[in-house]
Amino acid sequence: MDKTILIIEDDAEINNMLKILLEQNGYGTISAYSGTEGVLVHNAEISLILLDLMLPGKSGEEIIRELKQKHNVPIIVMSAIHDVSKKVDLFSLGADDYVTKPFHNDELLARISARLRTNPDSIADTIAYKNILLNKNDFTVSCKGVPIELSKHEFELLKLLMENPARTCTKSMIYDTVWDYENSADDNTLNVHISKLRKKLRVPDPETEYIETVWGIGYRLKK
Amino acid sequence: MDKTILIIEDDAEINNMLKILLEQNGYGTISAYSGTEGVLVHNAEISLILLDLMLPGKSGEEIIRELKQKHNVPIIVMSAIHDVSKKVDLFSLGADDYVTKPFHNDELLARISARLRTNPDSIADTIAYKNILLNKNDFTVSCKGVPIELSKHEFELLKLLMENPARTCTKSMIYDTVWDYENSADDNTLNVHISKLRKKLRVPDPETEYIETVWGIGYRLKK
DNA sequence: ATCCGAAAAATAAATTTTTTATAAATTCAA
DNA sequence: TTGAATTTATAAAAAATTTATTTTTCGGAT
Repeated sequence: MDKTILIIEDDAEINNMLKILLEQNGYGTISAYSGTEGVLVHNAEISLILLDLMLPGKSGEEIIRELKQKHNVPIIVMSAIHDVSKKVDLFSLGADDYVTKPFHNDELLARISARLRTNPDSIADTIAYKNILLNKNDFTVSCKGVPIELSKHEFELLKLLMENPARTCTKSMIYDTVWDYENSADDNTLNVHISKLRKKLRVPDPETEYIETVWGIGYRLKK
Repeated sequence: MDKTILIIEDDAEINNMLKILLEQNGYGTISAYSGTEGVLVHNAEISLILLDLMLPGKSGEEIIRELKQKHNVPIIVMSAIHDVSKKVDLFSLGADDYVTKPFHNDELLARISARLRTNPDSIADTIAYKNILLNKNDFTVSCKGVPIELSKHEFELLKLLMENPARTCTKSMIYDTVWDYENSADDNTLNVHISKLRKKLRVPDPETEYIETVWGIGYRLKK
């Protein structure tokens, strides 16, 4: 039971980028490349609309009105406009939220899921570090908005590090917490898990080095 | 040594309730009743900020930015459940954690101590000598605020010296403690390590000579 | 049986430690 | 005071250790 999102965006490249992002995150998508096309395509299957404000043809205000009239679902407006007064107008017309371009993927995703969400608590159990969001409650991790699949041990390991930012986690501390036993001196298990974790974090974010090695001691998050 | 928490909350009753809760748990507190007042009051004594999101005056985003700019300490945002869509924005601005109202006292305290790592030891485990700070717990050393990367043996060596300021550490004492074995008379290992240590300490602080040679005996920190 | 994650093993890479060599400083005796 | 002996300082090398990564193996879950 996928939620379907209607993307109304005239720039084909951005439209496609959004499509990929949303589909990677488990949403269905329908693309429209003008406001009028968007209104035409809009149907009962659609749970939320992403609307680019700078469209050729009809004004944003009018499109919102027509969309809302057809099926009243949450509309998130994407806009480069910083003008506050315009925001108020759009809100009063029924736009439910805003993102200003350029936006981070994870911001957009959070706003979408906030609008669609049934239980709004879950984000409260989220801890953040740089571009990583880790939710202790549902064991999900994302980096730059891209979901990351971690095994149980990898998750616990990252959680331990993120709960102790700036502090060095000694190897024995890590083994105690994540593995519940003391490691034998020549154990390579931790190295392997750190390696995998780094590899997975590199996929969405090759620039940032998150985990720092403290030689002979353990690991810590890089400042 | 108490940690002081700045409470920024416009509701006087809640503010006072938080004040009592925190003081009962060993924290010092300072109360502010608006974002602007909070920014004004914020100073170097404060270790953590509790920020209510629904403030009159400036927006939460702006206040976080200004607070972080003044002194970068952890900020925990308290917000009502319906502000959920704003959360990612706040994360990206530097809010470090969230609690949604209403929250349990225990939850709040847990988040505070997690952010402070108020491990009472962590401060006690830091020893100082002149411009050097050495933290036994997380194996970090800094000089004049500049972090210094030390290898394990270098760290142990400096720790031994700093734990015995004024006293001369004999070579055999050093070998016993740092290397766990007696040295042979013609061993140059210790000299090399002392040399490296001095070299690394010279980088941030070329003026000061920290380690003194006691001819034929060992080393000690210079008075 | 097959798939998947964890552990083990093997190998490669990086870092630290020790050794070696040489220079510099200190001591002490003549 | 001088010079030989001793001790320390430093740099550069070789050796040892630790960590990183890939591949293989193992064992449980489906």
